[in-house]
Amino acid sequence: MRNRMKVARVEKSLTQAQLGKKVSVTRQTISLIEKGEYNPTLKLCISIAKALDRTLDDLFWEE
Amino acid sequence: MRNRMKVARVEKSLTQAQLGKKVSVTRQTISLIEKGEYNPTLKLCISIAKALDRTLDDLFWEE
DNA sequence: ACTTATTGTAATTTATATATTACATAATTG
DNA sequence: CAATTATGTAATATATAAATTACAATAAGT
Repeated sequence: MRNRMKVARVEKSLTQAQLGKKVSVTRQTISLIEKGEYNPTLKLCISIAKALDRTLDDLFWEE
Repeated sequence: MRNRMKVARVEKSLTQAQLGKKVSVTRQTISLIEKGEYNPTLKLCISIAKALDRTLDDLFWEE
């Protein structure tokens, strides 16, 4: 989960703060989700996926 | 989200209580997620998807 | 119709996701 | 190098996910 979200964000040339603003959370929240230290809610995951033009599976599904 | 999770659960012939037990939450939590009245965490969504042999996108992604 | 299993749902409590404030340390860029 | 910009992270506070208890209602079986 961690790396793919970060890669997708960087591919869109967004900083953590910019992505946070797009999905209405703080940059700290984005940082911790990327590092795998937060367990985000489904709604937030969906918002992030849409903001990065990816699906849930693209960013958060493994195996 | 709501209908697809319910359909997948019924296809596996599981009651809400049985699915809840598999993923370590109460049947009420399953019920409310199916009805779209809960905003579950990513980890729970992943557990549910695995328990139902589906992916996140199968159950929770729209559009 | 009666009984039991399954689901809906409300009220309250508990656990945890997220915000806030703050400071530190990379990383960029001039 | 100096100065921003971006990121990591800790402590505390707040919002909300999920548990618990309880009761109602519907479905399904006998």
